[in-house]
Amino acid sequence: MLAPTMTDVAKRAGVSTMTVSRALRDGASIAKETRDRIMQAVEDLGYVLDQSAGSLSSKRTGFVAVLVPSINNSNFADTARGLTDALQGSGLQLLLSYTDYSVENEESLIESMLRRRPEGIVVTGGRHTARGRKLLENCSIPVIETWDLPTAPVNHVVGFSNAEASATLVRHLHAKGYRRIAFIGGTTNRDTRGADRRSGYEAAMRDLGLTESRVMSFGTPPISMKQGGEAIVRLLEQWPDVEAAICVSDLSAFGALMECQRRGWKVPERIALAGFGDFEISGTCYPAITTVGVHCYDIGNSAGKLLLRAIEGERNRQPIAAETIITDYEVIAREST
Amino acid sequence: MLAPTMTDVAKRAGVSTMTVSRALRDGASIAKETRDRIMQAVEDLGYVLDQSAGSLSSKRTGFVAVLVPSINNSNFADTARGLTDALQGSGLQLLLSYTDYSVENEESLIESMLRRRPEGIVVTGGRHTARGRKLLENCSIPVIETWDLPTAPVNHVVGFSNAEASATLVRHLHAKGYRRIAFIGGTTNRDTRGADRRSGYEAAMRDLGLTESRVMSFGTPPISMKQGGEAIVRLLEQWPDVEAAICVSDLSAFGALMECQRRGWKVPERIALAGFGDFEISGTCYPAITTVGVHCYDIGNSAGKLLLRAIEGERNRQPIAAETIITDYEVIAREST
DNA sequence: TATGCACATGTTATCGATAACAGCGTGACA
DNA sequence: TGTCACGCTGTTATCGATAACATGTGCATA
Repeated sequence: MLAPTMTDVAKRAGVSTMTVSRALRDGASIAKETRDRIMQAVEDLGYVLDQSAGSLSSKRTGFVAVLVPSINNSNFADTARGLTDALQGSGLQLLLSYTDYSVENEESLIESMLRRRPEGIVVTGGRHTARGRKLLENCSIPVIETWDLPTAPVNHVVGFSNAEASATLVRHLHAKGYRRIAFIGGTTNRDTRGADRRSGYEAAMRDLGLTESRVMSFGTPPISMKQGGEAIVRLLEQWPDVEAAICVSDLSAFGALMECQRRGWKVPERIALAGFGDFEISGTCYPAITTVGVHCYDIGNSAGKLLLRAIEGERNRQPIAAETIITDYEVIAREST
Repeated sequence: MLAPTMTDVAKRAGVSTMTVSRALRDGASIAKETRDRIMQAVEDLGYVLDQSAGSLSSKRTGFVAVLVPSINNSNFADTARGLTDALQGSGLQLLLSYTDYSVENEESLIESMLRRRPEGIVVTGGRHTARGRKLLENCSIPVIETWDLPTAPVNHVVGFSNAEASATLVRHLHAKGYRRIAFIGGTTNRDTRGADRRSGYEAAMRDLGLTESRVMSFGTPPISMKQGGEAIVRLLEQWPDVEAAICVSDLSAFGALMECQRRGWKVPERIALAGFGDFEISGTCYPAITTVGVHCYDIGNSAGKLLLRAIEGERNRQPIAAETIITDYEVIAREST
């Protein structure tokens, strides 16, 4: 017994499929009586609309593709949530996947997403493979790059400068009197935002005349809590005089903090710690961790709203111009510094 | 300029669309020379296959629908990852969404997922609205309920008994000498797994002859770290003689732990704390939190593998019988108890 | 009474691919 | 030399819906 089609519903209700189609979408002019009869038939048959078929003829799939580096323990889950909320009620559905911080994965995901003919696509960051970028440029749907400020955006952008945010944190620590400030991050540049934060740290240190930068690279990005703990130990072995450490994310900062507690190193007296991202954990833990709040949810939410306008523009054949929305961030000073 | 179609590619390569279609999927018999020519045309035009169209005629969408309560800070992100990994290379794509712990949301999500004609669907838990359940029963694709052991499963199951796992934790604490054991959870039964853990706690307490159960309900599920902190304070106000507290999840246990540290209450001396779920945080924090490891990733991974078999069965018109895979869990004793 | 418009519904063509079958050339084998 | 099988490619029908246009009815207005 095959799943019922619109034709089955139409027969049962004694109307044409077109009328059924109209009844199942709102806004169409249809007699209440007819609609009720159709709805009854739908109910009786347990009919569920086939959108693949619908979108083929209407050329509207109702999909929005979203690529994030990771959905586990990360700010990106918040961004995804912000996006979902923004798209709520628009009839658009998220096609969400994660790249594991790899642009090669991203490339193949972009392609498999585009096969579904989404009406818009949101990616994380401005770095892509050559082919990935080409796919984005040629796909003729609105593209939003998030979480970064690419120098040559494909189309729209919703993000902030990770380097500048990181530099701001350095200046904050400097203002508080810290001088020997270190940076803890992953070993590679896979996580481009992590790399940007490191370079922002280095630039700010130079600008402040603090010539000796101390970068502890440890673990494959995204570095975990545990790796943060191991990194802080190595850091203090290598540079025992360090006064403060900035971690590439709150998770590693938290791992470092816990390791310090375990070893009886007082934070911030022995060493001050700061993170990045304002995860829930850094406000809850004791001592609470100084961090940079980057409004992950808002990045997603703004991207979602922008996408809605952009898609609306495409549908009306009045495409909107490329926009760059720079989102806010701020240092949140807490007990760990 | 519209996106190129297969016809465009076919013309450029001087073949029929059918040949192009064959070239773009593997396994079909096609001359290498022809395939190369087609691939060149694909490259030149920047053609991307339209899968919506393809799945309409092949009746294979390549979608797998997945519904989880939440993807933020939760075990479910790990389950989703396990699923993705299991489906890697199968050509199946995840259609992931979250219900926010609401069966009403779940119902409407099930419907919007089914509109995309997925080849399988994975849901969390065994509780659904009447209509949600009906949709699952009638959709004629493999269904997997996860994270629970429903008494009347719709179809396949991959999960464990949250009540039994919770009871095991109670017995573990009892064996360690704790008697006045409390439970901290959310205020409602929205989170059915949370509710199961509570009832498992209550049953185990009764069985052990510990008649006075102390349940602190606080906050809307899923309760946050912060709420865990507030709950522990209330708990000790109401029952100052409590020796140990089981929290509905590691996140609330962590919040409780940090609040205790902030107030100078020693853990486990003043009060022992245990969580549920074995989040990364509970192994990292200091003192590390005793918890129940529930192998979230494996739940997803097993579900994915089962789904592959089930979908294969459907495609070959040899549906497999309903299976129930019971996943493992174990108490992980750490410093907090 | 004629005109016209709004509303409700039906008809036809089409979206872009794939299934199923057909055709054709080539080589192996009896 | 005839037959058959196989490898490769084309033709036709179709998947299940929706767009665009056509039709028919009723009612208001001149």
